[in-house]
Amino acid sequence: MRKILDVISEPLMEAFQEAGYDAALGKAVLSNRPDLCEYQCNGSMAGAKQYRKAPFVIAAEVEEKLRARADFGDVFEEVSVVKPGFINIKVKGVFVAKYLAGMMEEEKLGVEKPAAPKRILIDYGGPNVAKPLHVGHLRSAIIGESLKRLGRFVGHEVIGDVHLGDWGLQMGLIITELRERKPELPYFDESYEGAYPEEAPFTISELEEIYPTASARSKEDEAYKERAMEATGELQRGRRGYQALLRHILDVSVTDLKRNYQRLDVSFDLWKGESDADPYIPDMVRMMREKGYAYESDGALVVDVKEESDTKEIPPCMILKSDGAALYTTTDLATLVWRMKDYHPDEVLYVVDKRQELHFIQVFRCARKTGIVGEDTKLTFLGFGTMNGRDGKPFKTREGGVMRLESLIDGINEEMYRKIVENHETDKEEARQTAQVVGLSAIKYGDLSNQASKDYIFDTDRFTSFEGNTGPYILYTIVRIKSILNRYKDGGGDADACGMRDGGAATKPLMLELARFNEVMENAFEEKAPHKVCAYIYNLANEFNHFYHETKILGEEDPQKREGYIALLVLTRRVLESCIHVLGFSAPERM
RNA sequence: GUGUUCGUAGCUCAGCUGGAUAGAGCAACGGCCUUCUAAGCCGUGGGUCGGGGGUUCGAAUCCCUUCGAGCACGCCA
Repeated sequence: MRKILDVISEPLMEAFQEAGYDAALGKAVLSNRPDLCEYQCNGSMAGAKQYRKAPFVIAAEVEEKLRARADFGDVFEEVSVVKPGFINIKVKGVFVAKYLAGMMEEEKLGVEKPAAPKRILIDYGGPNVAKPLHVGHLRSAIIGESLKRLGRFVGHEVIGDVHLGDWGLQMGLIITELRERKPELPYFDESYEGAYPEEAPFTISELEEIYPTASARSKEDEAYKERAMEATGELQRGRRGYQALLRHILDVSVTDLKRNYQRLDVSFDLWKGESDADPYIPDMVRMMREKGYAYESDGALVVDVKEESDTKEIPPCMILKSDGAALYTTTDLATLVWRMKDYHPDEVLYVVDKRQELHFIQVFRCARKTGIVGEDTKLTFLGFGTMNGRDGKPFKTREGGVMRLESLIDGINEEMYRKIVENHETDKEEARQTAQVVGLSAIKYGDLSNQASKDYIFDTDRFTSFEGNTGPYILYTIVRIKSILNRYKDGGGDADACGMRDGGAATKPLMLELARFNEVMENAFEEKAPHKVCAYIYNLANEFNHFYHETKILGEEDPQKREGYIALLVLTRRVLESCIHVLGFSAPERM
């Protein structure tokens, strides 16, 4: 379905053309002066110079042509030309009602499938195995999940890949520490040829303790670190026992990670990791050498990636360390090898901490230069900012440590539960469940309502306060609508059978806001900006609550009018629910 | 040092592909519950858009400069 702005722009653009001006000038935009008009067209000012005419004159000519149109009255309620040359527009209520009726008939509420849907692979999450998720992982999960859903909603094929950190020194450290503790395990016996046990020799909580211990020790004990690096090398060279251990570590970790991500309502299509890229490294390196891209520099193997237009010298991309080992650039490149081979994506989108931007610039350039990624595949880096505490510094526990994601979620849910019980007398079990649903909205909306690229302050009190621009406020609005619709149903009404109609001044702002839906969604995806969806539903919720207070809905005597209101509620609810689904949370029945 | 991002109300943030009077929320103050959930609604006060130049009919928005903050800068990921 066409965007309402396009429908309004069409006659305007034709009017510009008829009057002898560039049609493109006739594009209508949302009014920035809602007290004066609903839409406006600023084209006559933009065209003033080009046509050497006063903007006001151009606008007047256009207005005349516009008024002469047969369809003028179908769309426009009021058109006026003011001051320098604004064309101010109000549209007919019936026109908007018809537009909304069209939306209601479509599953995606007017969002059209793109002419050429793209296959997009999103790399987000990025947890490390053997390490618990902490708040640093929150943003990637929330933003990535939202973009995945948004991309799907607007009609693309989107594949989410968690891209586990399961390679490199951290694995060597775990293996080494495990060997210290349980040297008798068969994994460490090189002469062992039998099958290894199916059960992992550790639990997730042991694993979560082993890694930090090993990491700390490696910083003090040089010999220990050497052994860990050696173990890393052996693992990468394919030592059987270590490979088996890696599989155990992965199994145990992934099970735990899935559980944690599920609490966030975040899911991945692929559970690939850095280790999956390893088999592609030798061929990739050979190719880079043979084609002459890679050369030795200070003992390391590098590929130049600087370009003429750089304002700063971009250091070469390091492919192999001087000891011959792979590093994260290597695995990121090799990961692109299999992603291209297995999925041929039109775009690969990385939702990663913005501090890694330089690294990805290098990887992207290297991938292009060496032909790993062709011209028709877009590589996008979406860097997100740091989640800070109220002091403006990176979020920490009260003791100054790294906060586990679980603790953060538990804390929010607990706070939410307390408030729900405080506000209403409810069944304890129901209150617990509601607290989880509302708590998730608080966390996710709190994050997504900020621009991804900026740092933001995670303020538990503010996010759980239920007031103002928060997830809970949005949910509250939905719950209100559900409540009215339920009452209507209880009274024998069929909400889905109600037809949209012009409800006059009381409904106009809400209707105009609803009509923006397809435009907002497509634009939010285009710009990879979930915060625009947040801003939109906040406006929409405000308009609904305003309407709600002005209007008796179920108490409306005129049945036709009442049905029109109900239809409006049905659509508002569908739009809000579509949006929160895209943001990654849902609404409870009551709260 | 070089590069980069940012600086908007007391606080947290929108607005930035140039348009009319710079918007929200929180906090402060004042109203609105015998009526569909008051987790709501309505209103009041609060601003040299860091400073200075420039481009333009018009700049928070674009360019330059300056001050301040964050971040990154070949063998960690």
